[in-house]
Amino acid sequence: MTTIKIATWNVNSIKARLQNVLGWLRSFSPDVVLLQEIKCVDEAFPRLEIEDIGYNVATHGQKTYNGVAILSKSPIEDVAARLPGDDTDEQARYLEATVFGKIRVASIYLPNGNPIDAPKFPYKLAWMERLERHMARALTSDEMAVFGGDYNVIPRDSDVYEPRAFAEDALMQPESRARFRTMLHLGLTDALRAFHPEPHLYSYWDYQAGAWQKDQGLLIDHILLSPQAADRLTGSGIDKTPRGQEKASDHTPVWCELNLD
DNA sequence: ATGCCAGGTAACACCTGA
Repeated sequence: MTTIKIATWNVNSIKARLQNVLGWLRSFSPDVVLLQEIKCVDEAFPRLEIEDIGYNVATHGQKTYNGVAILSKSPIEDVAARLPGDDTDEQARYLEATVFGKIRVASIYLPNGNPIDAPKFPYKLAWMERLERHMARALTSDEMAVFGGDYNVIPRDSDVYEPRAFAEDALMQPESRARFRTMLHLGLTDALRAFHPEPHLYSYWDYQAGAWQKDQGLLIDHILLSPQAADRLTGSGIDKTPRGQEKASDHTPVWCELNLD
């Protein structure tokens, strides 16, 4: 059986995280990685270091903020940056490409949306509507599609250590959750949940207040699969190892495994 | 009610994040 692992990881600056990322690529050996918050322009991405250990690289970067990338052991083809639907949107939050000749993958850095009484929240909701429309179009194709990233949505109360503390947070507003559910209702499968329905699985722990040590986290990084990809899903999980290391990102990788036979 | 921590930029302080 030929399987590949596809992971998503918000690295919170690729330059600050390069040694962590290189070490994890060597040890976990994912076939495809969707990165978010690279926080650098394309020219500053440490492309050679990552190519040296066997990955092809595609980036859609931005100075200081945001920025997404795709790494793959296969060639990366038909790269497309930016989410359609708003030509005035300058934030680098979306990159998609074809890997292994037949899988359309997207690296998604969905807007945080806080605070909810500022323009950032309607920007988040509008961005989610654009993503829904784009997903719906992609699903008219019969190719495998994998939409992975930092969705900045806590889908359920049991996906956060203390839901009351986040009652006013954009990550779990009813409107944010409804739009996430709408994506699932298009026919997408949550790769983690297909194998792990249990509550209190987290992909993010704040740097502050000992959140990691107390396991006070959030589940906000998700991988959504088209039916053709879901049919080939053989496993999924969260690799908490990188979060416990020195100079860690506040997020840890979420991954899924697909059978390509 | 606020800051806690971390990264980037720029400049010795402030913005953003979730």
